[in-house]
Amino acid sequence: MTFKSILDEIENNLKKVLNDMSIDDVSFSVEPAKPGFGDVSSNVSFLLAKQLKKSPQDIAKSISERFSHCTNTLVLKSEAHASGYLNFFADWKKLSQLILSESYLDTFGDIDLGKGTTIVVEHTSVNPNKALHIGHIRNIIIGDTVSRILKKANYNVNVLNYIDDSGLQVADIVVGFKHFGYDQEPPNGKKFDHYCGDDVYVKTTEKYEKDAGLESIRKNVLKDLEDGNSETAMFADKITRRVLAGQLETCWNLDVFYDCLNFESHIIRSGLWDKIFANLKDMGLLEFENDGKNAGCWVIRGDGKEEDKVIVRSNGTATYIAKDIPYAAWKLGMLEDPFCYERYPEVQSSDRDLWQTTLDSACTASKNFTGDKVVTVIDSRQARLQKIITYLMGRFKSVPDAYVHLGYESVTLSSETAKTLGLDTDGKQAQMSGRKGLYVSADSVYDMLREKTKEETVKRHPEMDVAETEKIAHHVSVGTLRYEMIKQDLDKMITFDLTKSLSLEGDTAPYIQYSYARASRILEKSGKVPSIDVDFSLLCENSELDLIKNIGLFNLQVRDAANNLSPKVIARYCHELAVSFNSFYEKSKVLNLDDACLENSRLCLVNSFKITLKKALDLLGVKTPDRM
RNA sequence: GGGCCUAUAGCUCAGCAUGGAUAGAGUGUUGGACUUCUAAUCCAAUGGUCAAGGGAUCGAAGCCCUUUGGGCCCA
Repeated sequence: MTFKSILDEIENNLKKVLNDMSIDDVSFSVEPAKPGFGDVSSNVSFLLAKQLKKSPQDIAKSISERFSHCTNTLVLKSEAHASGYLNFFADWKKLSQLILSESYLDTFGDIDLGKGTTIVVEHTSVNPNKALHIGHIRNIIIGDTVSRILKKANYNVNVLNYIDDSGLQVADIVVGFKHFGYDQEPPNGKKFDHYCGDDVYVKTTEKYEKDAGLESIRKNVLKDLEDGNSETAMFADKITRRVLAGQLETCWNLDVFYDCLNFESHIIRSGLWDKIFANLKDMGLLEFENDGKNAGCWVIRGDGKEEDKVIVRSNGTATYIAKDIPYAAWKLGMLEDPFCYERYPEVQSSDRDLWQTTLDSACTASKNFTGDKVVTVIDSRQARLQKIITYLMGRFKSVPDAYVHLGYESVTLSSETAKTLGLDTDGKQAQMSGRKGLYVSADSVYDMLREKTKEETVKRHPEMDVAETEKIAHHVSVGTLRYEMIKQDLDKMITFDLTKSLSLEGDTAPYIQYSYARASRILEKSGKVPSIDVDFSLLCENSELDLIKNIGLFNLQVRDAANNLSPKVIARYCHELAVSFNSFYEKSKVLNLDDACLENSRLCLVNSFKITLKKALDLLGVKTPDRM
C-alpha cells in the first residue's frame, strides 16, 4: 500500500467519529496536506459548520478529541488548526516502510479503474500526403500518453490510427504527380513524406489558385479515387503508403506505437455506411426534410439553437460526417466487423505487433480492435462534429461516456518563427497550414534538439564514446519534445517558438531525466544493492519525508490522470518527484557516511525514487538514461 | 448572428472539477553555492487590485450573471 493507506485509515476513522456523534454522512475530503500543515488534511469541519451551528474550529477540536480514541496505526496525532482544518501527522517510520517496500514491486502505481475492460484510443489520423508537423505531434503525444496511462489503470488498450487516404488532400498530390509532372522520386535523398508535403502538395495548390480551370482535373481525380479498382486509386494507394511509411518512421522515433491502422478507403468500400444508415432511420435519429432549405436531405436535428446537420444530401450523396458515424459505431463494436486484418509490412518495435485493415478475404487473421469505450483524440476545432458523433453513439450504446472526444487546442507559430518561414504576421501568432506550406515539421524540430543535446552531452562527457552520446542525445530530445507537448492543459493553446522550445533547463524533461541520472550514479558508485531491511526512523529529514511522500502518491496521480484523461497530471507529478529528489540531493549526503545503517537507508530511498520515476516517466514515453 | 475555448507575476504556465489555511512553479532580472554522490543542479532576493463589474455565501482565483480582450468553429 502507499500514501493511500493513511488517507483510507483517516477517512474510515472520521466516518466512525461522525457516526458516534450521530452526524449524517457528509462527503468530506481527506487529502495530502499543504506543506507546513502536517501530512494529511480534512475539510470535514467546514462542511458541518452549518448543520451543527458551531464554528469550524470548535468542530475540528471535538472531532480531533474523539479521533484520538480511534485505533490509529499510521497516524500519530490529529490537530485542530485555528482555520478550522483538521490536520493529521503520520507515523513516518511505519508509513515509510509501507511506501518504500511497495515501490519495489512491479505493480507499483497500478490502480484498477479499467477492471480489464477494453478501450480504444485513436490518435494521429493525419492525411497521408505530407510529413507530420509540430501540431500533429501534440495530437500524437497526447494520444500515446493517454493510452499508456489507461494501460497502467488496468484497461486493455487498442491504439488506432485512422488513415484518411481518399480525401481531397490525397487527390491533390495525385494531381501533382499525374498532371503536373512531379517526379516520383524526391530530390537528393529527401524523405518522401516531406517531399510530398513541401513540394508536390504546396505547389499543386498554388497552381489551382492561379488557374481556376484546373478544378475540373481535381474533381475527376477525386471521383476516380472512389472506385477502388481504378488506375488512379491504385496509384494513390502506392503514393499514400509511401507517405504513411515516412509518417510512421517519425512516430516510432518518438516511441509512439499503434495496434492497428484503419484505412478510410476500406471503410467506404466495406459498405458499413449502408448498415448504419438503416439503423439511424429505424431509431428515428435521422429525419427526412420535406421542405425548407434542406428539403430532400436526411438530417440530424440540431440541439436548441443549433442548425440541423445534413447527413445525406438531396442528391443522395453522403456528407463527410457520414464516414465518421459508421466508423465510430464500428470502434464501439456495434457492427459486424467487415474488415480482415494483415500485418503491416514493417516491424514497429520488438514487442508490439502492428496490424492494418484489408478487404482481402484471403487474410483470415482473427482480430478484434474494437472496445467497450472509445477515446478519440482530435483537436477542438472538430468539437461540433464530435459532439454529434458523441450524441449518436450515446443513443446507440447505453453505456455512459462510451464515446469520448478528447479535444485540445491547436499549436500555433509564434510571430518570430512565422517570420523565419517567410510570413510577416505583424507580431501576432500564426495558424499552421499544410496547404500554404506554413508549418514546422516534427523531424526538423527533433533534429535541432538532437544537435543541441549532443553538443551538451559532449561538453559534459568528452570521454564518452559516440554511440552512447548519440543514444543519450536521442532520449533527451525525444523526452524534451514529448514533455513540451503535454505539460500544459489540453485546453491551452501552444504557441510554438523554435528558439524557446530548445530550452533544456527548468520545467523540462532533461531536468527530470537529470535527477534520474544523479540517482543512478549514486547507486552505481555505492556498488551495493540496498537492502529494504532498514531502520526507517533514520529517514527523518524533511527533504527525505517529502520525497517518500511523493513516491507514495504515484498511484493516486495515475488515478487522477486516468479518470480525467489528463496527461499533464503525470507530467507535473514527474516534475514534483524530481524537485523533491534534487532537494534531498542537496541536503542529504548518501555515500561515504560513517553510519552504515543511515547510508543503507538513504540508498534504499534513492533506489525507490529511481524505480518510481522510471515508471512515471514511462507513462510519458520518456526514457531514463543512467548518465547525461 | 449562434456556439466552443481562454484571461492568474515582465514572459510561459499550475491551482478551478469537489469554494476554506500563507495564490505556487519555471523563465527573466540581481546576488550566492562546484578540491565534496554529475552545477542540464541548488539557495536567496525581486515580482500578483487572480481581465472588469455585479450576485449568492460566514468565506471566492474557483460557483452564477453581465461586459471586455484573445483564439477557434458554424452561418
